[in-house]
Amino acid sequence: MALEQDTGTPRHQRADAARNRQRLLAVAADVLRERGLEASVGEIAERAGVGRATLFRNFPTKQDLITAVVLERIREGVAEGEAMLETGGDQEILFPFMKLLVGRQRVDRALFESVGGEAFLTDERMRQAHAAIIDLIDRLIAHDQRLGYVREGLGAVDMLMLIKGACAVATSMPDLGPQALDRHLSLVRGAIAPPGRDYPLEGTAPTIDDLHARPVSER
Amino acid sequence: MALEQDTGTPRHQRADAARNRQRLLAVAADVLRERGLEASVGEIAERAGVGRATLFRNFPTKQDLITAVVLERIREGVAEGEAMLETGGDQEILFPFMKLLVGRQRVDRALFESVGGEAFLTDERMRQAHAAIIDLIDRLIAHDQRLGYVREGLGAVDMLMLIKGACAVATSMPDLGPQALDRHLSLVRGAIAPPGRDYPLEGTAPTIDDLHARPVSER
DNA sequence: ACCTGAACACCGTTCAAGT
DNA sequence: ACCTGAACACCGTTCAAGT
Repeated sequence: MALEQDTGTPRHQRADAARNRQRLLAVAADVLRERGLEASVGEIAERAGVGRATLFRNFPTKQDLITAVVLERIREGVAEGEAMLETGGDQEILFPFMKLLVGRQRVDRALFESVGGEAFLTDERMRQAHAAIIDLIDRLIAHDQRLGYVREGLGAVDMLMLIKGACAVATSMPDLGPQALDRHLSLVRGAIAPPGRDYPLEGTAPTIDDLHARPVSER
Repeated sequence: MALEQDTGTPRHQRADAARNRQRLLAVAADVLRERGLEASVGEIAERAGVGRATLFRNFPTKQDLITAVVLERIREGVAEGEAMLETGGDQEILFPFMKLLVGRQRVDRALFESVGGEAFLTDERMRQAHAAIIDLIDRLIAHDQRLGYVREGLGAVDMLMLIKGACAVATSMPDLGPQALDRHLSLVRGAIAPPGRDYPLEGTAPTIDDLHARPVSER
């Protein structure tokens, strides 16, 4: 018996309607990942093979569609964090979890752009997802504090803010490669480390040329 | 004799044209600060008392107008950093400078939203502004390293990324008050501190309710 | 019960016509 | 030399008409 999540789907609907909704979600996930939030609903509807009005029948507003996609990603992230906590034993988990989230957001433009946007404050289901990830991070912090990886006094919202900041760095400076991101994260690690515990900086300091490396043709 | 900065203004132009350009820049700064990048050019033109086409005569594209405003803000920030370096003596400067920039961006939506956007990679004058702030931060780091406030190996671009991240936190979680921002910055401070130097966290950890505190009516 | 193309309001940008 | 309202292409959203 599969765990049925509430996806806002009405109880009884025609098979084609359900199929359309699934296609829309899948296509939207792809298009939003590639193009970010400014992807047009027209393109999504077209690639899903339905009329624009059908899209709006399923998701009353463009923001609702975005929210539905982002909610899936957050659930996946939380699930992965839970798995790390179950199987991780006495290994460090909080920082690797942060790395996982930030690395993923680096290749999913819409995911990051939406974090902290309007929907995060107003949409009820988004608030619940928020609460779930806060709850997970609380346990990750406690786990890593017990092992001496994380400083005392650090809260889950503190950590969420650090993650948010690193995501901004990851997506807004797209010229920086993965190594530059790893270096940045190794720097941020010092913020969550207990006093006296030093983590060396990874790699070398990026230069201004690293910021401007990508030729226009590759945009 | 005033220091005349190149603002892209043609040598000889009619008095009304120069006035229009100035009004547009001033109004755009206000509107962009309040509404962010999605402010409409129509509103800016209207509040400046000119036709929309006049706006586009002065700034061929909306992005050009945004860039002009942001360039002014960056120049101001660099000037303030220089002043801090001249008058600061042996006081810590790098972290207070970061605090200044992030605090300002908190109330200037467009300023932050544009950092790291397209223009930062393509616009030549933006690249120059970038180089100027990198050069300043280089000297701030050297100054603070000499006094033991900042860890070895930290580069100016490292620092710019930390600032960018904190700006994202500041603007994307608008419910958080200034104290929450100060706490976050006190946390980030651990990332730039030399090993062994501990800065206590300011305030208490924010809760999920702090994130969702603002009622819809106040948006 | 659901789908759709056409229509609407809005936006960034351009242009023909004015002075 | 500069200004402007009207026009254009595009977008999110709605609606009347279909099956």
